[in-house]
Amino acid sequence: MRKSREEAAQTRKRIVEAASREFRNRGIVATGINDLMKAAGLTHGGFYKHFESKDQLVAEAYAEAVDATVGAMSAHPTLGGVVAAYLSSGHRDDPASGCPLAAIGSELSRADETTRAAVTAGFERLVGVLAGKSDAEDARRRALVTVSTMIGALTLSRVVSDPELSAEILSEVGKSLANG
Amino acid sequence: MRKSREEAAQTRKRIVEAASREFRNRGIVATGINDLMKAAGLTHGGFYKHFESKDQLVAEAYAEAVDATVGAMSAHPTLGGVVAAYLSSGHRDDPASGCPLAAIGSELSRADETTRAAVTAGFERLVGVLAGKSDAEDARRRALVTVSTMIGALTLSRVVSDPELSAEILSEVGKSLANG
DNA sequence: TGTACATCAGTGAACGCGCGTTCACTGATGTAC
DNA sequence: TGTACATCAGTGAACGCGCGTTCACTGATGTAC
Repeated sequence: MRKSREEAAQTRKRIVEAASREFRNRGIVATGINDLMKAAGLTHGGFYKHFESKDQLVAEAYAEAVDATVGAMSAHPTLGGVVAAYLSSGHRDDPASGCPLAAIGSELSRADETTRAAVTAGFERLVGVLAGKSDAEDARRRALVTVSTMIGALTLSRVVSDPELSAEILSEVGKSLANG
Repeated sequence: MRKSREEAAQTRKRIVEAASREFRNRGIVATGINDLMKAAGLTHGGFYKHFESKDQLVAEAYAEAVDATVGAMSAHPTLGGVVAAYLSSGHRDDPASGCPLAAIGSELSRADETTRAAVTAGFERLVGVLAGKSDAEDARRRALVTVSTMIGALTLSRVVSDPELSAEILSEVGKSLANG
């Protein structure tokens, strides 16, 4: 049954990626080891050959998610482009591959110290990307506000059950950030 | 063992209040019936004499929390006062008695339909309070942005592990909302 | 107003279930000679 | 290069535990006469 080093590394990566998606989709506490090992095409028993604990995986899965988010943001040349993509219905309807701060924000505040350190670093990177796209003197402050507003608006657009209100939040906040 | 109608009503209220605090403190999924019945000074078995399910309690507990939040917001005469109170370190450090959208926002998007309807109604009330404190033509749009920004910033201030960064988020976003 | 009976709030044991984690086992891979 | 042995990725059963929910029971409260 033993796999080659290369295969094992790929397996580990597959688990982290599956976890990253599952946590954003269903929440951290609500996602079991069994769920995500199944999502990675394995049985649950092998989990501890790759990770010491669920907490360790949470930290790595968060880091994976934030890498993708930072990459997607950086790909847009303008700040307006970043905002439009972030506050899109596509992003809203696909939390599994979107920003982890919006998908599991309130759960992350109860995560262990290692994860919260990863969250802090990831947040700073998001702020850095946005500040880098601004010409303003107080670029960092503006970036802090923009990130807060985008994360809040996306979270709210997912939480309300009225589709029109959800669309209104995205479009009105998007317009406001584009003009501000 | 039977209690009077009045006592029973008080007990029910005590359970809702305890749940409201516990859910905001520890998260919905992570809080068990046993935990919150203990917090209300009871044993777990009696829970179903008052509620049909945990889901039903979640909806009621959310409504209780949003009532308190709307009340606290309304008490401030100016929009600046609301923002300052919302983005305070006191609010950040006491999620149990604070805004439920910031404390359990990402979990609420996975709640059942009844709860999400309560969330939607509560959100509209918050927006209404803020819009009512503005003189601007586009008061509703501004309120949508302000609510999104406040909820995002408070969530982020709780999620980062660096205390200085947390304080920076609150103060910089607070300043920006006061001037905008 | 007093008495007899029905109601039901609250208790604590028990239900099946899924959780995170451990473990004996398998057999292909990696290593030493 | 070939062979013998150690390693270890992955499986599936099992661990103790706490979950949401149910239930028989208790005894004070509420109701009917």
